Amino acid sequence: MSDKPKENKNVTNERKSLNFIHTIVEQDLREGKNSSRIHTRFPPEPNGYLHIGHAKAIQIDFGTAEKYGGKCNLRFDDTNPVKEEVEYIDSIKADIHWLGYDWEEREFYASDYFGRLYDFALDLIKNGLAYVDDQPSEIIAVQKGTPSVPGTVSPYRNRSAGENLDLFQRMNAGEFPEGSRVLRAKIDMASPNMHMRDPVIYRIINHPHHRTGNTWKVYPMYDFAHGQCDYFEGITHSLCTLEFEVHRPLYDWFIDQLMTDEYRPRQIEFNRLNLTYTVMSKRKLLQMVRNGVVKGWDDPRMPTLCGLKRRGYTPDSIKKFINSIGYTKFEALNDFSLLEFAVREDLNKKAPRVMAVLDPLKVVITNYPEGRTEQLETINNPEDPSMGSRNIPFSREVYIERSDFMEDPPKKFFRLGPGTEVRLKSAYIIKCEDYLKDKNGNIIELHCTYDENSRSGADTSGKKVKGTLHWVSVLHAVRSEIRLYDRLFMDPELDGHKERDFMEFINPDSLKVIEGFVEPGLAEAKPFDHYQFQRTGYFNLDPDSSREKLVFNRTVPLRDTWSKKK
RNA sequence: UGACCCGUAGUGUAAUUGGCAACACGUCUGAUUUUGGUUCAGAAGAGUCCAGGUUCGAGCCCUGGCGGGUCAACCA
Repeated sequence: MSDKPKENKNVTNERKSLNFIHTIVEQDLREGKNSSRIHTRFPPEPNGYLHIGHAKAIQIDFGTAEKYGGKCNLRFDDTNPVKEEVEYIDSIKADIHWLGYDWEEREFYASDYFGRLYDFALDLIKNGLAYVDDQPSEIIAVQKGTPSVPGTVSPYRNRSAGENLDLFQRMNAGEFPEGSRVLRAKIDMASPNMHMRDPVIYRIINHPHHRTGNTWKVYPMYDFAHGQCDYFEGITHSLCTLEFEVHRPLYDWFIDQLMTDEYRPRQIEFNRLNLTYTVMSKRKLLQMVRNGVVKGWDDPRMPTLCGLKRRGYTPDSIKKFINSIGYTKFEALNDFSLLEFAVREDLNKKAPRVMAVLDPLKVVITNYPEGRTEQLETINNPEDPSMGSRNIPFSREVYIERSDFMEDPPKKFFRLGPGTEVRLKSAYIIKCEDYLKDKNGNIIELHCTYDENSRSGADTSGKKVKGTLHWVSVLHAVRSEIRLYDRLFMDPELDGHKERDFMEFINPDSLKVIEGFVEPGLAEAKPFDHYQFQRTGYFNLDPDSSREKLVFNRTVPLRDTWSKKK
């Protein structure tokens, strides 16, 4: 026993580097801001499906709350009834749950606060901080100026509070047509920040809202809703992406008008997720769905969460990937291989190994008794002994991968060639004695002999072979559809081509459908079950599968150092 | 031409109060292996956008450039 001072665990923890957001959060915690509460929110607009970029936001929102013992609200940002629909709400909730996060009873909507927002607008008017503008949007746009030229003042800017109040209330009563009038905050038409040049905060929309029906004729703009909702909910840290950076002064301006005590929410912006060979904007994803480039939002080639799920990505792999790329203020372009690394790493631990032959070549083991079938034991996952083992049937004829035989193999080819020996995984060592070709010179069948003393686990042959092949018994094989996916686009940096449409870069071979053979046990697979098809890649069962036909998706191929050498 | 943000190996992130530029992916070796997977060992690759300044000492601070991004929806 030594009484030498041991390292303090907390100090060790502090040594870990934090991302800049958590650095700020910890600073705020130390300073006792907002009574040392941490409360975040994830604010999706219900107008589309969530993609992996949203997962990055979800992870910092829910993850920060989790890490610091706070809460995270789910708040649908539904301020525009024309663009938003109920149907998206359920899919968004399902995707967040799939990732493993929960908002408990705190499911909110910006529309929950329409009344308070309206009252706040009334207050601004009374305080001379908002006015009704009768000009059409084109004129208002012109008066806004440009980033380098200050704006000019609206002729309606100095209406009396009484007149503004009257007009705004009548706007909401439906007395005026859409587009005829807006409510603007009275801030500074000469501000270098365009968002401060008397931003529009309310517009007239004659469209039923999915939650409030026809109660309202005026709807708040994003800038007039978001920060205020944060305030109403007691949010402490409002995390969003970089493009909202210029909105922050406006966010703060409204909070300034709202504050009654020490509490105030703070907006912090981080970089959005960009991936090579991938488009992320809702608009472009929608275009691909509409044009039939993909089969739907959950097409396994899509970067949507439902697409990634169907492709075979796990929530853990996505979280791991997001953690590895971090949160900064630098607009980065992340290499797709990082995402692939993350799934492989996760699935390597979780996915049972199975036999599946994608491009079959028949092998007849000429000295194996006809009509005989053996059950051979094989391990389910060498990375995890607790996953146990199972039996697979072996017989006189098996399929192997066509690429595992070469008539004239190069020197370091460890597979089958005329006269060479190889082990069939979990079975016997076989030797290629002969091969048959069709008229066109294609190899159609191999004749091999096996060494009956070489059975796996009971090998007394003393032979050593370099190669081990996967196989499946012809008699017992289950024919399956296998969908091989490749990247959707052929260019790594799609946004780098300003003058060209992203659709020009679509990869015509992003989906290849083949028929292969899998071991019989796979008939029991359930949709979304993950497997490693030994030596070829990670696959999962697609929900298109039926009792009659199994359909597998290739999540990602195994790392392959051999093919690279060639 | 305006305001704001950002510039660290090929990619993405680190680097205590200024103190030998580190990690992951990728790439390349080699070992092990009944998956050419996994695992293990190792290598190459930046001198931190540029130029000044402060300092004993700067990736960190200051000034000026250069480069990239964002902002001119009654979208979010």
